[in-house]
Amino acid sequence: MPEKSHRHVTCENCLSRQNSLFKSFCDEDVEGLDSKKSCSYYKKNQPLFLEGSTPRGVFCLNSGKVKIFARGEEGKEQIIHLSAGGEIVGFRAMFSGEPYKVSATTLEECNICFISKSDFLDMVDTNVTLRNGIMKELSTELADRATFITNMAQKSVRERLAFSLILLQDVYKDEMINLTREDLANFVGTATETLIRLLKDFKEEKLIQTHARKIEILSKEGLLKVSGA
Amino acid sequence: MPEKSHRHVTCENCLSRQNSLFKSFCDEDVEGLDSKKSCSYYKKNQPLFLEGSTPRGVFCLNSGKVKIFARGEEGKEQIIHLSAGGEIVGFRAMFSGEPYKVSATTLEECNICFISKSDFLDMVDTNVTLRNGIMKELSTELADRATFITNMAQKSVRERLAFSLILLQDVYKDEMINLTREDLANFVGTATETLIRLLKDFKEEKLIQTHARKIEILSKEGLLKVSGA
DNA sequence: CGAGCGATTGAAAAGACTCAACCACCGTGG
DNA sequence: CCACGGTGGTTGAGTCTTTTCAATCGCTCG
Repeated sequence: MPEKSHRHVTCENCLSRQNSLFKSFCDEDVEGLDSKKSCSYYKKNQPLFLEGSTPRGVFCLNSGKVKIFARGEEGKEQIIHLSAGGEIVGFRAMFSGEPYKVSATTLEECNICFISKSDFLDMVDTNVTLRNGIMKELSTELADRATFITNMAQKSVRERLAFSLILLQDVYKDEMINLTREDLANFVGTATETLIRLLKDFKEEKLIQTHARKIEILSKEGLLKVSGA
Repeated sequence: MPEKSHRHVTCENCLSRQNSLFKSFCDEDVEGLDSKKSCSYYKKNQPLFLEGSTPRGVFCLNSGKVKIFARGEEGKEQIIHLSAGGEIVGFRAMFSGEPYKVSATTLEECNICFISKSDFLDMVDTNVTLRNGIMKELSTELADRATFITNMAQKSVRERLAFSLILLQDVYKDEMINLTREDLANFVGTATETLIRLLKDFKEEKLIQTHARKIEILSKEGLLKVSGA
């Protein structure tokens, strides 16, 4: 379970809120939000929620990154999405009326706020802008996943890796991509060994450089070309 | 473009409405719906909309089946979803504010009603039940696609085919699955030749039987076992 | 210092794809 | 009525990608 927050964040000052679904909140709404949320500190590799459990609310990422994944038959993880600061995690489950179909786990130390299901649904009911933002978000993600499925079905592992690195760079912004080889493989949808061999190829082709586990992209254009996109 | 309807359907009597998002409509709402919709007959293989074009409204399937697909780099189709009677097609694009990311084409003769974007959005704004139904639908599909991605990434083609046949049987209800081998391959995410070979294997294993192109499932349990689900 | 995890490499096997050819069926036009 | 062309279905052979299994290495942590 999450430990006590080592730094309390107020929604008003929350930098991550600027690029979240709450960005359009007026001062009054922000105050209400602030009074309802609880703020927690998460260590690396702590779960926010697990597949099969009952959704109780949403998680608002202040800092840190979280992986969203499903498990296949043999328990192998398939990473569906990586969330970074400002994203609200787990809101789909607020509407489905079903247990979580995916799990969420921190990849780094995180500060994450929690808003209960009833508080969240109240906000959605009363705040049209929030609601429209959510419907838009749901629709956009649905389209993204159609593309994801198509890539998975039609692209080679090499192409998918190139494309994934580009996507991940967007998540990591100005930092370097920093994932275990296994997580990266589970995002690309391949075996860890295959992933490592392809990373080596990319290094030899001067597309990337590795610093221990961190990956630096040297040629986004080159990767785009490889990805066939 | 669609031809004139050969059979005008009123929403009130529409059997498909019973299992659609409009099922909870009161008489008054149904009347409003009926006055706004236009009804069209579609021949086999006619497009409802194409990837990249601008969404103008939603399509309500009275009868017939429609495939929703994306195209990969080399133009190969990836079928994301098959819609049957009662389903509303294309409503995600009403909220995303972007051009279609997928295409939709009839697989058989269809009777399909059209509701303009503004009329549809008006209904969503004013009808809470409809809105909640839509949010639930969006959330459920998002979860379904996470499973789809996981299957695509981790299962063999043989496993995916077994699983796909079970899914398709639900779409085709008491009828036999009736798709071109190519469409089936594009749903499973494989090459047509591979698909045909696997169908042959399944026939030899007494899991299915084919009647020309139609596929009859002899052992759902057997397929489930093969699918590893 | 030893255990253990994550990263890496090698070799062999399996799965799937591509290419090429052929067949079967169907509707058309001569 | 029949030859023709086209589409969809099927089969075979060869190739390539990717996986699997096994082993090694480096590093951190207790």
